[in-house]
Amino acid sequence: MPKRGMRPVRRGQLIGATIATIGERGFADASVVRIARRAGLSPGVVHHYFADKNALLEAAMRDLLRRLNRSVITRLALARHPVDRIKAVIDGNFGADQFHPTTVAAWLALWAQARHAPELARLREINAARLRSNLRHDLRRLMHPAAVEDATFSLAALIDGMWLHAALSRQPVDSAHLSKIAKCHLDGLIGCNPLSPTPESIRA
Amino acid sequence: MPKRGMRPVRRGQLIGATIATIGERGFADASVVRIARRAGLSPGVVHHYFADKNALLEAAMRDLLRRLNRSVITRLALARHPVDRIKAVIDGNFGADQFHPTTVAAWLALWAQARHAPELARLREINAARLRSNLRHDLRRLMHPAAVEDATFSLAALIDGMWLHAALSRQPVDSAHLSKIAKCHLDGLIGCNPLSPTPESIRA
Amino acid sequence: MPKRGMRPVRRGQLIGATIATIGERGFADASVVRIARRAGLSPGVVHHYFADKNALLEAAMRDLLRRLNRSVITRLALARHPVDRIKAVIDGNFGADQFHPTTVAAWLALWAQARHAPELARLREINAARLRSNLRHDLRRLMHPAAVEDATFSLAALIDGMWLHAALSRQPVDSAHLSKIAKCHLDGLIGCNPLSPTPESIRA
Amino acid sequence: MPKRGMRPVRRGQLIGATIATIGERGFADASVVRIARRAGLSPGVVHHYFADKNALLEAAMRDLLRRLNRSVITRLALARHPVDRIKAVIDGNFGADQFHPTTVAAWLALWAQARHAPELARLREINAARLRSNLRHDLRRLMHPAAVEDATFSLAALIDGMWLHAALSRQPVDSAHLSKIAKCHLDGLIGCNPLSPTPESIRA
DNA sequence: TATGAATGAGGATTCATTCAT
DNA sequence: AATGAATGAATCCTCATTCAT
Repeated sequence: MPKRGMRPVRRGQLIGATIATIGERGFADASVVRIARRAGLSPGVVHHYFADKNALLEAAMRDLLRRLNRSVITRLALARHPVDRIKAVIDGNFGADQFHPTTVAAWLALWAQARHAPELARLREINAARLRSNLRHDLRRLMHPAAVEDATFSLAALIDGMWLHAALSRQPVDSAHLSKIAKCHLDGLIGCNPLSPTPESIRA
Repeated sequence: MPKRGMRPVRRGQLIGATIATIGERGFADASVVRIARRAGLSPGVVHHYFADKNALLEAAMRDLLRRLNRSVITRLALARHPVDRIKAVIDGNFGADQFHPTTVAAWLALWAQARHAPELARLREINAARLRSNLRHDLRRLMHPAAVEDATFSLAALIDGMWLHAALSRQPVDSAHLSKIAKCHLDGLIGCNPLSPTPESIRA
Repeated sequence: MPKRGMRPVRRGQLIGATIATIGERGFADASVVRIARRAGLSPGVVHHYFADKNALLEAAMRDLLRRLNRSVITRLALARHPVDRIKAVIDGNFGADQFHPTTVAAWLALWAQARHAPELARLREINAARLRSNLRHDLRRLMHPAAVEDATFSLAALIDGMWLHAALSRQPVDSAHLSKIAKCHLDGLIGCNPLSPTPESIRA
Repeated sequence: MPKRGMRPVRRGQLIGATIATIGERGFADASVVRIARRAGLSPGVVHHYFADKNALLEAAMRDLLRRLNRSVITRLALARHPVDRIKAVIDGNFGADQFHPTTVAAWLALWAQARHAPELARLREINAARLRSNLRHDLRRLMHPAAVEDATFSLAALIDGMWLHAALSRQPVDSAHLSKIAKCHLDGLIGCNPLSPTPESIRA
């Protein structure tokens, strides 16, 4: 049982326990004591590694965001064509690794709390802006400029709405199906506002 | 100082104060004492009119749902054509009366809590089912049957996603714009999967 | 057991218990739970009647100051001649009613804490200023003007020093003896700096 | 990184940090971790060099007493005449080296704590007795025997009262002025109770 | 010698709830 | 019908202390 260099290990354990506890028992019931217990640690350590409970919650949200981003970036790296890139973003958002029911439930709880915790709000907004930025960048190549902004918002809202559905759903959600529906929505958006007459021109 | 028939009055006051308090201070900070104070009443009355705090929260959620339904039904009553009916549902969901920032924030908080409070979950699910049922009923007349279910889900998710956006947004949201985007999505859905060749046949 | 109008009663009980607990167990060991227990109340009531622990401590200090002032004012009301008035102030400061060992010990603890609690400091300073003001007012009639300020300070410091002695002393202190010594100090002050040649002139 | 003979160095560092921390943040906020951090050491070392926190506090008080004594003794060594010797004691008590605001504040905090920590009380009493003994020894040569005891007490109380004033004062205190006032008090004491008729006889 | 990880008790405070009035 | 007094458990957090390294 090592005694030095425990910081990153313990922080990781506590962040994981925080997400799991919030996801399973809800934000209101995720007390420091319960989180610590789930991490197999004493209540005191929490404040040894985090300034206070808020700092722990923020670290948890940062962890969730980081995992989501990694999921998106990995897929984006493999895509070239704008349509493929947007689909990569969609798939990234429903990537199985961070789309477990518990995790999604924790997301929702932290979102709801964000309204009253500035730092959580800030983190969430950064992520939302990044999602929109990714979508906008490629939609611009596929649609009439005047339609890009609404399409971006629409696609982002659809994705968030399906996250919300997953977070509230009792039974596990088929994330592949969600992906498919979002991609269908994308097709609708492009179909409504094509960069006529030669969509082939966008192929770099 | 009236002594009789106060029940509906007091319950209404407390429900309103609950929604306002949750919306402004967050779920975690909406204590019984604070809710009572905001309603201009003493802490004791709460348990005089509600079995416990949960019952009050449930009543608040029921109130929100009732207001939303009324907003939808009012508009539905004026529409005949399936497309108009779906647009009525959309407009109803973004009807100004229940789309105040505070109210939307309270919605989100109660949604998040629903995952861990069965009765809240039940109420929410009833409402979600009704929304989908409304949409499905009219989409069926506009699309190929095989596409109806996904389109229903997609439209419902888009609406929820825009609610989520409104709940998390710092600045007030232009609900008319949200409506417009949702209707545009509807157009896309119909355009992709038209009941060809004679959409006029659905008139009747 | 009455249930209404308990506020002043409970506040008084808690203030008394605070002074007693601090006096007997020391500032560091005067926890809210212990204070409440000594008052025969539950820990929760403390925050029903005081905003927080600081407010309780401040109320306790205000109570001590009020008692001291009353002791001084009562005696001052009976004195006319400046010398008698100063002696009344001295006697008032050592009046048996607020010179119990426990009370004096509580004084000291609150004084020490005042350095780090602005409101306590403010209260203490008001009282110190009042003591000096009382002394100065009458010393002015007894001494050369240039000597008044130092004499005031000297007399006030002597009184405080004897309070300190009492606060730290293991065995009970003879407050009458302290009074006598302070009065002797006063005689020395006047003797050193008489308003010659006719001190009788001050007799109004 | 020296490995041997660190004991006196570390103890000195910790004692200094203790006095500084108590003086600046108050007794209640002087935790072991904070003291160690201020000393630039880890929390663990404290218990390596001191049995427990009390031992550290006692060492700090001993250090304060030692510094005060040294200040008095140094000055006493230069004085022959009883009056000069008493003035040396007075000056020693207000010697600039241990009369910094922080130090005086730490004194007060430890005094207040002494009432509930026997060892601190013992140390303080030894010092108080030494002060009185010094004063008594020389006052005996200056006054009528029957007046010596009260004069001793009076002078000691005045000095303590001025320390208390300094400890509680917001702005820095002019220790030279305090010295002057104490000496004036001494003059008053001697003037009131001279060893008549030939005070010159005491010279030698 | 020194570190910092870890513990668990105890700190102030908030809370839903009950109940005498 | 309504008040607000009262409870005691649960909250987050701090602390002195111990100990593996």
